[in-house]
Amino acid sequence: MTVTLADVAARAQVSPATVSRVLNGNYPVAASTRERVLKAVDELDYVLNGPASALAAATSDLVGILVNDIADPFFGIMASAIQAEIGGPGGRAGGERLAVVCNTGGSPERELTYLTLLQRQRAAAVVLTGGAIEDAAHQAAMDAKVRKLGEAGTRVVLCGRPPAPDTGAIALTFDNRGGGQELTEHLIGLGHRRLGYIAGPEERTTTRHRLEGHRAALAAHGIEEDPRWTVHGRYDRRSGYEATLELLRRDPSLTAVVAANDSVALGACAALRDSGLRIPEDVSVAGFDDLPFSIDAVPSLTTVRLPLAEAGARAGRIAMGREEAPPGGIASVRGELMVRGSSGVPRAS
Amino acid sequence: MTVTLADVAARAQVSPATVSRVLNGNYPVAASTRERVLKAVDELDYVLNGPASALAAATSDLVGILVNDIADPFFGIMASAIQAEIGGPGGRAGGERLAVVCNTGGSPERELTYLTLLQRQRAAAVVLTGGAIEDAAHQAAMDAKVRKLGEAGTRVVLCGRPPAPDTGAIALTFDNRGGGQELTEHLIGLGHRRLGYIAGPEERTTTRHRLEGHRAALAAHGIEEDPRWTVHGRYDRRSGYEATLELLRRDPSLTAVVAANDSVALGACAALRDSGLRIPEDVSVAGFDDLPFSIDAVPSLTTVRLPLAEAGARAGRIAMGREEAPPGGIASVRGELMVRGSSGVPRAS
DNA sequence: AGCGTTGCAGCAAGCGCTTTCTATATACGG
DNA sequence: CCGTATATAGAAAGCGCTTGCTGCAACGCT
Repeated sequence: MTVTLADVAARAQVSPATVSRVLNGNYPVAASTRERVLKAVDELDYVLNGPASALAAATSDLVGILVNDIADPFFGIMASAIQAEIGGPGGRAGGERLAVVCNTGGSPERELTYLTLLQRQRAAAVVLTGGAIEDAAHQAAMDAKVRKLGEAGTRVVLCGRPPAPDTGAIALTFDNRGGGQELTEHLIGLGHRRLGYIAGPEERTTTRHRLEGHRAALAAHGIEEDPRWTVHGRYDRRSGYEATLELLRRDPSLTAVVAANDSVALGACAALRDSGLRIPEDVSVAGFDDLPFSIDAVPSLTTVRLPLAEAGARAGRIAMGREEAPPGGIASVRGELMVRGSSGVPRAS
Repeated sequence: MTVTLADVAARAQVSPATVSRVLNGNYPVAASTRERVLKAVDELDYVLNGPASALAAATSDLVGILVNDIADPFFGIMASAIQAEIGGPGGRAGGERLAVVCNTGGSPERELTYLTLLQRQRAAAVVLTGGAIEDAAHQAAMDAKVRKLGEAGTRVVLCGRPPAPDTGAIALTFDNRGGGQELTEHLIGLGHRRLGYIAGPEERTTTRHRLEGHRAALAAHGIEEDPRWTVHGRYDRRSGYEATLELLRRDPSLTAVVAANDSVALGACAALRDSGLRIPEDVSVAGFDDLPFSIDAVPSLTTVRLPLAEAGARAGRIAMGREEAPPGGIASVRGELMVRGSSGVPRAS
């Protein structure tokens, strides 16, 4: 059998209670006793039984991080920052926590199931990252779950996700609308009047907000949008490639393509190049997020930098109760326009 | 208080044992009874207590995935594939498992601590991804942990990691040596004789194997390597940029730069461009891994494709006992040379 | 009719830990 | 010196679930 607390206690000639207290360090134990116990633990190579401990203490040291797509650096970067703050091992003092990231793959059911699993494990905290799915039923279900988690003592933090009112969850949202607007205004400022837009999946808050910002900019400058100028797709390169081809087919006179994110923008660049168009001389391209590879594109990508790591770190700290929640439980995180080589003045038409 | 099994039992007018059996579906229960129980579960919105269940059953539904850097798509892609197979929720039938990915950040201590945490949680399986750290003490500690996990019933699978003999762990290793050799041979075949090499961090198996492959190719063609041609760095773009500048400083006559991975190669491309050199006319560049963005580089990157997703999926299946382990518990996964625009014949010297 | 099967359900004993309460020993003030 | 704080250790009662075993009908066989 595996070594138990009792074995350690026997070896150290103390009661199990004392061993538990030494291990948790939440009760005075004489230095000499502590040493004896620690020695026994070491000698027996004892490893605490997590489930038993969680059961008895009615809390666990698990912290969940939900992401839509773990293969996407957008989420990878946030998850990494969150996890670093959760402490995981290697973090600083305090109870060691197992920060785990769960990949929902963008599926509503998975999202919910993971939340249940986390609830089942009596997670200490949960951080939900990325845009939410805009489906009334699903949102209601999510809100209910979140509320229940909160009631059970699990701290819930939303990072890069719109607030969920009345659920008690702290929200750190990205100002996707503002960023989208700023980006398109930059393009308009350069002289563009015919701008294609490659949006993300339809029922996502991120998609909608970025698109709204784009449209707000157009509206602010009296540019009437042609419905043909918007195409929806996934948040990946492939989708950007195809959507760009489609855009070009619909209206070859476009002088700029705004993409839902950097990966999509890269796909757009590839499609433009393959169509014999130069960037930015013939068509300007803009992305969103400013992921690490964006600067390496040729020409480098004009985009909106989102402070992914910073926001993640903050979310992690809040989840651990090491930083105060923002007033009202909601904070909006702004992006920063990064003007680079992929955007320029439009070609003479 | 939260709802417990007993509450459900009371409501369904059966014993707790019966409820447990309905939930686990591992014991015959009359259909009518089952329905009554399920109804009660639903009405009370009951969620199983994970720790209690794990304690009583002496196993948990946790599966750990250890990665070196979650923000790196190399790991993200593998993790994603593994997780998809583990089932997480959304997967197919069978007990639902919580697949969690743990980010070691490449730190030996974290790696060990996470393993302990997973052991503490009585994880059902653990998948270790990526290169191992070459430090005798650390390796011994890891091996001991892995062995212990195995003894405790946790299935351990190594994915893209060298085998750990006598630990009982199944290993799916990447043929980094072979891939590295093939890549360099391609360059030599094009006529290159002065090749710079940007290696990864010193004490990593992946770094060493790729470098060994490179050197084997040089040796096979009677090319004597100048020690100045090798620079070590991290596995990121920045490091590739700096290393390339250093390489150029040491020997401007180099006609090719082989990078430890694609990110590094991208950095190398940037450095070359910034130095006024054309790719591949002046200097050829090659990467490793074939991450999604590699094809988007301009020119697109010659590299060695590693079947990250496939290997991950297989590792996941093995971890779940849904696929047989390879004979001897070890399988080598080969990479595939992808010749693209970044490599060409060397310039006339 | 008698009796071994079979199919379902319940009993109850833990799983290994935490924690409240109690006990003992030492220290302190008067 | 004694009564009472003050440390420190132990006893024991669970935490909520699983599961081996027992119980009891209904069933089929000879």
